Amino acid sequence: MSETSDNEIIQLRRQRLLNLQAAGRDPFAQTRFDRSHKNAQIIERFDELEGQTVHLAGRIKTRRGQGKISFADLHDVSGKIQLIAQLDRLGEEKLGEFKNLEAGDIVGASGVVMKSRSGEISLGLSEWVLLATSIQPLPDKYHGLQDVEQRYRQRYADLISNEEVVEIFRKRSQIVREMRRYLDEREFMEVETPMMQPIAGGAAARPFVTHHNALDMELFLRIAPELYLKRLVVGGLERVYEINRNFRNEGIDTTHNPEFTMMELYQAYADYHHMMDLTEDMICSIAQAVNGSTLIPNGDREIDLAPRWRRAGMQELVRDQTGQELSGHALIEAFEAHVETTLIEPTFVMDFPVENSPLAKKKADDPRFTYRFELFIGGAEIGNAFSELNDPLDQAERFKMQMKARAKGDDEAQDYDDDYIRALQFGLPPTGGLGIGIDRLTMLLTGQNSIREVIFFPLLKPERAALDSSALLEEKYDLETQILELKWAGGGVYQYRGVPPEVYIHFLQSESKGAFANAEIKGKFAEEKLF
RNA sequence: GGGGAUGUAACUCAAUUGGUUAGAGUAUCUGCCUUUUAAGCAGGAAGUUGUGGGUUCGAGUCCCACCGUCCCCA
Repeated sequence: MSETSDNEIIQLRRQRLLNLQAAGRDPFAQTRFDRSHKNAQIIERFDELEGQTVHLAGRIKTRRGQGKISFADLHDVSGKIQLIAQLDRLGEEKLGEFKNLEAGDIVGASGVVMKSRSGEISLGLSEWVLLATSIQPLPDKYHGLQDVEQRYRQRYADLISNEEVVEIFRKRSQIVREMRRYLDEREFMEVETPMMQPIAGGAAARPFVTHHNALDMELFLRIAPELYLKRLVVGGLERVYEINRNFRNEGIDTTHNPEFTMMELYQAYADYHHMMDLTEDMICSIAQAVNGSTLIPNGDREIDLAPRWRRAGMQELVRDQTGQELSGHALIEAFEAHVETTLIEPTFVMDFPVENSPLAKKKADDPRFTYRFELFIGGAEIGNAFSELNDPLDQAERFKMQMKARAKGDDEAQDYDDDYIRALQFGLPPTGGLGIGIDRLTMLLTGQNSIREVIFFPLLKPERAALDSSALLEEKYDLETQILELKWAGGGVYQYRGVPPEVYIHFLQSESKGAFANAEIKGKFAEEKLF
């Protein structure tokens, strides 16, 4: 945003700041402010604090003027308190200065704890200091910031003006805290494993690729921590967990962001039945801690997370829904197509086909299936777990199967990981593993239906592209093939076949190439979008 | 990948199915007001209707392309 495009409000506020600085009263010269209380404490401990002088700090969000008395709401992280500025107490000059404060300014305020005539606990202002001025005007004080795109791009403005958004992120933080506490109490050790991996294993997904200059090697941002965590269990750390980011180079929608947060845990000497018990108990206890209830809203109804959750085989669920007795890839496809979204009440879907579970142990009584489950709540996948495959010979075979799938074009198939096989050759005890998507769990427990509502800064296209979207950046023409290639500022690259040289010459001579391309080339020649 | 919706002042929204100079509230500016709390009253300023084309006597509205965002489906 250039300075010349700033509106009147911004120009006035910038000028106000320049004036303050010129007068030797630069708010940004302040380095600290010593608060005596937070706003909420004044409300909670009013009886004890009434009449005392306190020092508070925060952002002024609204002001209500009156000739000789003026009110403002000061918000800090704990809540809001009303400031009262009146002529009697401050004198004319300082009252005037108070009225020059803008909604959005950050101030340190000193005064006496009191009640207004209408009974609201307030601060009778005696002194204040500007700690930062706001140059941008605040969004609508009543409706807040509604524009979804702007809410995500300018999350700071969203958080300033929409308290319910702050609440969601507070809950997210609380969910993670409760999860850590739950696991710590059960002697799980929190660990950190590589986010940059030479082989992107542990899940079926396309990775982001990066490059390490000094080692001159390709690295992948991890799609899962799984194989590293199990190496630690081999090493004797019987219970480990990690809460951190995974990265998957795939599409973006209401349940997918390219980077997302996953909790993975591994417990030696446990199987996937233990993992079901743990999952159920942990999620219930988190729901209780965060919401004070196991009931969560879902559309126009409620889901009760209270135990005990349904446990059903994938094959059985598909049979119930479609009447078909399937296995292998057909079973998975039928499950995804017909069953997933019907699983509203918490359901452990057990026994996945071996084909898409290369890290899970085969069932003893039917090796076409594995000891694996996924947890579905509200029609969405929340977790994934198995009795871990710990037979190095079988694991090597599974990796080979994956390599074959990859050779056939499955670009989500996993790579062969030699070192992981070597680790298993040292002996991995029977182990249960579990992954829970923190973003999805947060969506569930806060009643949000888009993952972008629970991630502070979800990935969006950069906004600069919108500035000059229709400008033509570059063109390439091949006289022999008569192919014209156009690259637009917005990022699109198009190829047109059979464009005669005369047309290309007219194009070059035209006043606006973009306009000419729109009028005389688009739709008149065979078009192919390259990017 | 396919489909639908949407983009108007800094913010929240209008604009009679294509018709005069694009309106209102908030915020801002100028006055008035010593208990307001979405404060109130009076007045003022503020717009390249996402971008570029097209159709038309006339386009915020219809058509095409591009850009962004949201939703649904695969």
